Amino acid sequence: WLEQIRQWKNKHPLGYVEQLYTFGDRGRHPREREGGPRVISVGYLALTKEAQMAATQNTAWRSWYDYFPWEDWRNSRPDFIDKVIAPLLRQWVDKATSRNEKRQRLDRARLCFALDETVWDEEIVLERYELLYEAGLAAEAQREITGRRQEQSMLPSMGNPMMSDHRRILATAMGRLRAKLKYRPIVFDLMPETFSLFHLQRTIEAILGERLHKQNFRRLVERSGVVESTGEIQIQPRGRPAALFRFRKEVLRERLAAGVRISTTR
Amino acid sequence: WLEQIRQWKNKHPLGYVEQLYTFGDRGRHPREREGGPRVISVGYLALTKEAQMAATQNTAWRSWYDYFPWEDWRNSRPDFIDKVIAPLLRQWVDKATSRNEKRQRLDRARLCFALDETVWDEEIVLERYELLYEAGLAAEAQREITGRRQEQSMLPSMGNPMMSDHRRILATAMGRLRAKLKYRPIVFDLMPETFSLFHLQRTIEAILGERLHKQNFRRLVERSGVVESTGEIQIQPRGRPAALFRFRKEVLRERLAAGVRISTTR
DNA sequence: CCAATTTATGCTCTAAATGAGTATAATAAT
DNA sequence: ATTATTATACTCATTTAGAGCATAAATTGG
Repeated sequence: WLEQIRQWKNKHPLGYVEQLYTFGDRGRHPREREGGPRVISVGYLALTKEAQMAATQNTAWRSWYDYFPWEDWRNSRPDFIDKVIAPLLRQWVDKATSRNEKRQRLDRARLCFALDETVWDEEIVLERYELLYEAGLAAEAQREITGRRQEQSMLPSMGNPMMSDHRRILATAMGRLRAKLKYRPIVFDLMPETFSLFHLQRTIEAILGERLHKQNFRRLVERSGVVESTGEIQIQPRGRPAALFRFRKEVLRERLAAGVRISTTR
Repeated sequence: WLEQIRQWKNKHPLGYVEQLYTFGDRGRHPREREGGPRVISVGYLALTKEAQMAATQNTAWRSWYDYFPWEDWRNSRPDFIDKVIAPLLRQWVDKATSRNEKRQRLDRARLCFALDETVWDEEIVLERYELLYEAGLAAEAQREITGRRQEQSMLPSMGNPMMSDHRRILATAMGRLRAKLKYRPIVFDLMPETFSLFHLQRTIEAILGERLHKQNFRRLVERSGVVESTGEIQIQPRGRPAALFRFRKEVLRERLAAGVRISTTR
């Protein structure tokens, strides 16, 4: 088992690492609910370059949007939000007992999921998950209530569930990464040595879950000086070839802030 | 003892609370160094309104600049940096063994303390403290090396030391608060119900350790809609009376980002 | 009452950044 | 050659940021 971890580490050397959060809620771990000791987990967020392939045994690469389908706005506002989430949340709002609680629930729902013209804030991943959880819509919350592991819910699936509170942990990580991206040059720990600007853009879009304005993106990235041209070009399956760039490691010495505050497209 | 905590809590109801960091370095606690168990501390940051006065027994209000004098740029760039810190850091840079290490040390010193024309970044409080610590300049580091508690150092004092790694914890909190201030309306948890815009400015300046441009500050705060006029005015010891404002609590419902990104004066 | 001082508040001006396009260039496929 | 597709250059209007000037409303000392 230790051997597996070693293999993993060799295949995926870590880039950026930061402590994420310490999860210590009473009763968060199944063992504790069965009378075991309290479990405290200190979560870390680490980035590694795209895998060449093949995860090790018992592991697999997954898109985080499998777990949070509502977070992916790259193609458009997800139907899922208006078709599935919004109606269920409105039910939950109506179930509130006091007038005040009702208003608060409505406010939260609107802010979190950009209902009624509110703008989407891609950073509040955790708040959104917690809202669904509180509303009893996450499978994990169902499990907690019924106590049964494989309880078949009447509700439509709200993304793949995870063990224990792991989805909450993932949500924390996503939010943190989306925020950090904007003021520290950490995307490059996810990129190969050289890349086209468009590749960089696609990576950032994958993280943010939103499309960016291509021309403005180039302008900002080039002007900011975080990358430099390698002089090479990349031949593409079609279209004009793209110039290749590399991360200017000197920026780590020169300044501290150097993220990607970029305009999205609508 | 519990009674004391209760009293404290009654006197100082908490506003904003967030988990800060989990400190778990091996050997961070004196007890452990004496053979005790490993100690892990989960730090929280909480804000409370300015105390009417009088701390409870065994406690006292302290300016955090007592512990980090170099962080206070409100009057001007602190002499302390150029007179005391810079020379010592340059010694430390020269003590590096390899050419590469030397360059890295120099880069860090310059970035952290804004040496040679570099700009001051008020958010990297922790990086600065850690630099001093690594350079052996913090009293806590001396203590660790010599093992003696009250070792009289030959070095000039680098701010008040604290028990164990508590100063590191404080540095973490300061950095976090300074950063958070800019995108969440948390200052108001430090303010009384009503206040003048100048009072608000002074509070923010105290946190950031920098002076702000008064007119631009007002423009931004008023335009942002996080405050509303109470209609009252405040008579001052001298000068024109100031209009009083209160925090518009509705902003918590309306949007999530609402901080103070403000221009400083030079 | 007046002038000087002090603080609050209103307003202007310039430079830079942002958001949204349009236009052109370079490649492969047809 | 034409079309499709992607990369890259450039433009323009609007907003924001940074700095400063001007005026207003109070106090204080003559």
